[in-house]
Amino acid sequence: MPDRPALSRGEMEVARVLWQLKKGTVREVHDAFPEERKIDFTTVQTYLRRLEQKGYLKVKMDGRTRVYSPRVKPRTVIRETVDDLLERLFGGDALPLMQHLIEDRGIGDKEIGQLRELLDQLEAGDE
Amino acid sequence: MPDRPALSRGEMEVARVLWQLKKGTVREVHDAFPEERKIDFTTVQTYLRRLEQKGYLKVKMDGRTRVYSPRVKPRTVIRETVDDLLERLFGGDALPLMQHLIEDRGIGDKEIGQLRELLDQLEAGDE
DNA sequence: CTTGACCAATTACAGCTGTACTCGTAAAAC
DNA sequence: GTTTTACGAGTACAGCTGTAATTGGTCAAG
Repeated sequence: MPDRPALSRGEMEVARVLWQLKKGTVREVHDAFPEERKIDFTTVQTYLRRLEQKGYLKVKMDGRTRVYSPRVKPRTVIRETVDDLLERLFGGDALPLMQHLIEDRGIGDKEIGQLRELLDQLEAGDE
Repeated sequence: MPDRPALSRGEMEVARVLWQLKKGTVREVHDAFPEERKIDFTTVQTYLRRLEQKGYLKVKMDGRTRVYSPRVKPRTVIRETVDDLLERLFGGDALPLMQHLIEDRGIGDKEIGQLRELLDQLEAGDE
C-alpha cells in the first residue's frame, strides 16, 4: 500500500463533505458547508487541491471546471485515522476510547440499544 | 476556559508517556519510549518544550534540569481531541465511530463483556 | 462592444510540525 | 588537570496547515 500522507484536520472536514456529495465542484462543496461554519471559498479550494495531491481525490474536468470525487473510501480513512489516534493517545488500546465515548459523551437510550445489537451480532457471527 | 491550542499528533504521543510517568525529565521520557519507536532525544525535548508553551505541562527546575509534570488531565485532552475528531470526520455523531471500533477493530470476547457492563451501568445510573 | 458580476486558478504567507544538529558545560576517565 | 563522554539547552529548517488576497477569464446586462 503506497500509504498516503495523513490528512490534516481541515482536510478531513472537506473530505467528509465530498463523500456526502459523492462528487462535486469547489462551489458545490463550499455551499454544502453549514452556514455557521464560515470558511472561505478559496480555502475549500486549497483543501480540495491538497486532497487531490495527496491521492485522496480524483479529478475530472468538466469544461474548465474540476469535478472532484473520492479515490479513497471513508472507511479506509477512518480506519487509518482512528488507528493513528489510538496509537498515540491510548497506546493502541481501543477500550479506553470506547469507554470515553460511552461515559463522557451523552449517549442516548437509542444508541445504547443499537450498541447492544452490534455486540450481539458480533458474538453471533464471530469465528 | 482559555482554550489551549490543540495538540499535534507527535505532542500527544509524548504527553501520554509523561502522564504515565506522572512526571519526568527529558531523559526519563525519552527512555520510556519503546525501543522500536526510534525517536531522537532532542525531538522529545522539543515536544516537551512545546507542550509547556501550550500550557499542557508545568516545569520545576531541579538544579539545572527541568522536571515536567502534567498541568492538564488526560481526560480533558482526550475529550477535546475526540470531540474535534468526531466533529470533522463524523459530523459530530459518535455512534459511527463506536460502530467502527466494534466492527472493524478486532475486539475480543473480554472487551465485549466489559462493554456490556458499561452499558448496563449507564442504563442503571442514568437520570 | 463595454461593464459588471462571478467564478475558478494561482499565488502568498505566517504559524505549526516533525525532526535533528550544534554547542556549552559538567562529570568521568585518564 | 587535560581529554573524553554525556547531557541538556538552544538553534535550525524544510515541509505542512490554515487561511485568504490576487489575478485572469466568462457570461449576462446595458
